[in-house]
Amino acid sequence: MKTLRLNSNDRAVLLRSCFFERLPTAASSAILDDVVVSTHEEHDLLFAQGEALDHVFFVLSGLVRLYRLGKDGREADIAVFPKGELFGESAMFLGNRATANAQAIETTMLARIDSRKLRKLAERTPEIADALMQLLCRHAQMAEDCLAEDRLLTAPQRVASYILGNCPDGITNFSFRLPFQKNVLAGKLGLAPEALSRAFSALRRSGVTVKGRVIEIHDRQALERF
Amino acid sequence: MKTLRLNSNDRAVLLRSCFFERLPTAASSAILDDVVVSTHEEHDLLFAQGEALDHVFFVLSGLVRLYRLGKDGREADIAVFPKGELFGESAMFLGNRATANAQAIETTMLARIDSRKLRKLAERTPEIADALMQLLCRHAQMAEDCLAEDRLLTAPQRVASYILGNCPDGITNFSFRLPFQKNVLAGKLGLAPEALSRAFSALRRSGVTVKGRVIEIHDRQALERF
DNA sequence: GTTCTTATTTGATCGAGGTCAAACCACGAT
DNA sequence: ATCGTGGTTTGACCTCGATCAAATAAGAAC
Repeated sequence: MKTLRLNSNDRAVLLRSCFFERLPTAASSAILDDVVVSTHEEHDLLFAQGEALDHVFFVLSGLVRLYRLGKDGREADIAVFPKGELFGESAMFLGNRATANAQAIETTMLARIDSRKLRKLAERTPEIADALMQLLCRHAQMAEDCLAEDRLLTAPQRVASYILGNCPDGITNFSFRLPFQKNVLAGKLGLAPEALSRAFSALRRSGVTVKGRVIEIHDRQALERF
Repeated sequence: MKTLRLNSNDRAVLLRSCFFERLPTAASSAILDDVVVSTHEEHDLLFAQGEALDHVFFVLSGLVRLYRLGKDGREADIAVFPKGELFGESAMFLGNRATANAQAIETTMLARIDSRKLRKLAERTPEIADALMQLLCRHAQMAEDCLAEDRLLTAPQRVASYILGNCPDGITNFSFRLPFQKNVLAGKLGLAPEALSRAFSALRRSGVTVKGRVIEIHDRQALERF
């Protein structure tokens, strides 16, 4: 891991993100004031469950996976964060302890925001507090959505739901490129890679074509019904 | 559903709860100022997924279940809130729309806090904002814990984990009473009632005795190993 | 206590997905 | 173009937990 200062390009990425875009300039500047950037290689561990954690992380580029370890060494993905997302914020309110492991899925650059400082700033700046609450809420929703999908949907249905989540409504014919390896998608959906593969082949009958990372939908209705 | 005013006993319950206890008296009073109490019978629907929701709810007595519906009518529990818990707060940051259904599991009294007002108060009162952030965080953690347990543990392991969560550390011999029907516990753990029953009988071999709602542990170690 | 109703347990069966092994394919390096 | 490595798919098998049906137990109402 190498650390650098925040350059103006990184700064632009930060300011365009969902979290910062609604903040007044002064607030953003205060937060970004002493931010450091770190770079990580594929598979690098960013932090581990139970460890002290006094930063909140922003993904400047790359991809990060949040997961828990079972006693037997098996891993369960909690979330995957692409470029532009903020993560690790919940440790801030839970005694600065990480509740999961985080790993770089590919070469990744992170901006590290001092969490104590952020919390201080939130106290005096309602806009920051509000943005944090929205962030926490979104993350809670993501986890609840996952939980509900795990419990209600079969593997092909979860995959269908993922595809539909990437397809603008009203359109019936659509194609997009997976933002990561199938491997990673499988983890995110709580499936073994083999199960994901079989799910895709089950969806083929409903007009889904898979060529490498490119997914093509020919019949949105059929997917919704699945 | 019948609605009443907040009496002094209810008020005491509220002020002793995890959310309110850290707030300055002035802040609590401001929040509780125009709170109304509603009573609900077993099985009553409190609100439904997608509905407009402009209150945050506090469980004065009884038990509430939060769940999502699948296309086929099956239900997946997201959380169960006993007396003293606050719920429905995430709608406040998501356009005042409920993201799940809520149902009274038994006769229940709720205090209804106006969410717009609460949000306003949070803007001017850092302590309230902070308490809300902690609440959101706890709820996010609950969902993540559930998700990880669902993905990593078998049914008997989940039950063991639930029991251990109710057993103070360091003690090897312990007994407690389930705060709800096995039915409800099954839902909370993402199991069919039959599966819960079988899980209990699997744990019997590790020194767990179940008599009605009373669970008895004779060997904490064995449970932890399970 | 008796009876009725509702929870829980038990048995039997079935299907979704995990796991392991092997085939296959894609893509970067040479 | 060829080779090799690692991602992906396919096949075979097996386990866990869902489901349905039936038997019991536990409460509630009388």
